Amino acid sequence: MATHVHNHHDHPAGDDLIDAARNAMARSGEQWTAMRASVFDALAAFENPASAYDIADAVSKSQGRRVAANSVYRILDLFVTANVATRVESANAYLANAHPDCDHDCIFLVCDDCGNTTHIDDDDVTQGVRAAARKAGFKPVRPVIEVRGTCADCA
Amino acid sequence: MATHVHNHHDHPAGDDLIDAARNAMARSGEQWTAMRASVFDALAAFENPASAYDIADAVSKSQGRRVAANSVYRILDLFVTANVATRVESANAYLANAHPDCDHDCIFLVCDDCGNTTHIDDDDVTQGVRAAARKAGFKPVRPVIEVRGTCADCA
DNA sequence: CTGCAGACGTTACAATATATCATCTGCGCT
DNA sequence: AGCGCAGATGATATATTGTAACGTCTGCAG
Repeated sequence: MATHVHNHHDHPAGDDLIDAARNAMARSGEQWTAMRASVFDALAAFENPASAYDIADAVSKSQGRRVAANSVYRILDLFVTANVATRVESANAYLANAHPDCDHDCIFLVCDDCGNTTHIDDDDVTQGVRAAARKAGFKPVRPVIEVRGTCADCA
Repeated sequence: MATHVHNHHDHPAGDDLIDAARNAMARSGEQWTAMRASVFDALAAFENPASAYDIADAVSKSQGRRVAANSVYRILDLFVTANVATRVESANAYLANAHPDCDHDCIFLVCDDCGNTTHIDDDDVTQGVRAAARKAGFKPVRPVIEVRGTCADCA
């Protein structure tokens, strides 16, 4: 009994991840097309945050034809809206979201040495940020919480 | 008795602000040149975060000659290092720092409607962010905490 | 007066992001 | 089948943001 042919270099949870993404897109009223699947595959294959152009290159390679950046941007925007991917603002880059179903505010730890970026959830902290904003009369919609620094490996 | 000739449309603390900036630059071992003063003036004259190109335009106007973006970038980088200005990552733009002397981690509240951006200090929150990072084995250097949403005026 | 260092200028270019309009494809309708 | 629409994608152009490389100027130490 053959397992799946392509498993993305044994990244965690290859096809479960894709299923979760597809479901999240459906919840968001969006289709899961071949192109979107390609973009998601490319995105998920990166360890570190990938720029739209990195992804465009990867998709171009996998499709054997030139895919323009703007197509990728369109799809990434949908992904972000559907919580399937997140944009790392301080890196102008995107990461696949491993858990599109639960919607925490993200905290990213971005290593300035190696670029490795990890995602932590800490609702106490993120609620604290939202509360501080509200206390200032501001209606928070999307907190951007990223920490630049040095990861354990590079320390 | 005349007050200062140019007071930047009565922005808060015009010349005190400049003094504070100059001192902070000195502490950082950097000179306070005419060009840097121009860039700072331009930056401080914006209510909202200003892009390097916005600033380059403003400086060009005030100098009556074309000032290239890369000169502005160089100076903005020094400003950021000296804590005289801060970069708003989610807006690719810069803000003058009203208190270059005290170095809190900043929290910015960026209104998606009007672009107005306010700066709040809440060390409990920012220490919480740093602590969460450390708990994950990460050495925080520069937290980026920005909240996108709606300001009181636009609510 | 010479040489050096720091600041700035000039030019070119790279990287990131968006706008506009064309085309394709599936699908419901007649 | 033929029509027309809507959503997705393609293609092209352009805008915006950010760097690199190197030249010039100026003040100052020797």
